[in-house]
Amino acid sequence: MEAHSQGYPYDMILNNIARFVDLADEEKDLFVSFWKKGSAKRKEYVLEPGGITKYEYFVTKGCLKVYSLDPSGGEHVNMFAIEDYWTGDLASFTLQQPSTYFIKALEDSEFLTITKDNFERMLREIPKLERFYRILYRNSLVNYIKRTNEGISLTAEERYEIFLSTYPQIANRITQKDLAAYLGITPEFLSMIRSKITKRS
Amino acid sequence: MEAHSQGYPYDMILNNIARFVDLADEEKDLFVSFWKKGSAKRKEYVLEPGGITKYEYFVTKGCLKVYSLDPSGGEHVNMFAIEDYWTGDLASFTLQQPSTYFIKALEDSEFLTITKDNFERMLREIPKLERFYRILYRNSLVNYIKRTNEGISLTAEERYEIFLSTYPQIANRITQKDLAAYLGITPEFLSMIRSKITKRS
DNA sequence: CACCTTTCTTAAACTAGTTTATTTTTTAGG
DNA sequence: CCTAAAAAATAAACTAGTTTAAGAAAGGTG
Repeated sequence: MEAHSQGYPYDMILNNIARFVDLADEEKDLFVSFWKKGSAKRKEYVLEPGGITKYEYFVTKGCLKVYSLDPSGGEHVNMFAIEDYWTGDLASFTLQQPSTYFIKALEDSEFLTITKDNFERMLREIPKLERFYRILYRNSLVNYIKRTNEGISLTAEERYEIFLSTYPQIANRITQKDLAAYLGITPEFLSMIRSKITKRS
Repeated sequence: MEAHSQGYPYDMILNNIARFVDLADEEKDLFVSFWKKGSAKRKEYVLEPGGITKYEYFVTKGCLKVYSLDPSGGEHVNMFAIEDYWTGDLASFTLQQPSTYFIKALEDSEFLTITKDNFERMLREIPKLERFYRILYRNSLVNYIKRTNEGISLTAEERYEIFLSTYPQIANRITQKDLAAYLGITPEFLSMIRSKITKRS
């Protein structure tokens, strides 16, 4: 138990924040007050498209799948959010436009949520957090740029191997079907890739 | 001439900043002191991969092409940066890793540059800018997410039409070849798409 | 304004990844 | 521990986009 501990799940989010900025104890209390606990059972939806996203999420337990459906019903997975990950539909949350994403729990999950009003109030009352979110968004941007480039310039097989080495802790928690939807290919083609790799080694 | 004008190109970058935060006159002077003018003639390289990116860029005139080459030499355009656009290789600049991008002037161009040291000093001395860059990165992230999703779930033809309607002011300044490299297809296939659309209408 | 280079088009053969369908394996949960 | 349902594997026919090549149109520089 560290000094001024808030206990699970608040210590988890505070430790995440502490990577980039130091909050004073009273700022920590204030910070925590803006976030609410939430949870979802396996297979339950955390978010469905159509309406405007109410919350941004910080996952403290479990695994969420963030995805959209294309016009012909195909699933495209944007990210898998496990413990200590920030997620949500940033476009819908930011621009207050209808969401295009589904968020579904792949395991029994717990998370913290914040509304847009509270998010803005929080940044006004704790200006230090502007720096935190500046760095968080910048890092996300760097990752997105990398992923976009991979999608454009690498084969499905290369993208598969990069995923395995980048996210080993996620790879063994999800199905082939969901992984295929993340890689942008069909489960059948992923299956071909896997059997090809197995034969090779 | 507005109050406390710094003249071209500094008014341009200050107006861009003013979209999200208000700087006091002395903050404007300080801000401007961190940026240096740069320029490149048509076809000249602003950045070549291999080394660590020294600068981030704010374009004030002309048009820059930001791109990378895949293992077999194919060009992949990340963005076209015209007047009032921020650009650079954020991954290399941020993580101080070797750059993987080329930046080439498509027209005679002018821009402002900042080093990483100055960028960090600037944020320490003008904390209000944390908010500006938080919003800038968040907006970039929203755009990247949208573009990634388009690349995954739309056909080349759909992506072409979205590009035309989203960036009409860029579309008529670049070649088909560069546009194809942005869309992730060959110039030959873009040519096919165009003739198909022409016949249809 | 004329040449030379670069860009754009057209078309045919080709390939990475999809679609559809059937069978086998794994998994959750009563 | 069993069983229904979901996931994974295999295979053949198919499609979006590539590759190669060769000719037509633009465009910048002497």
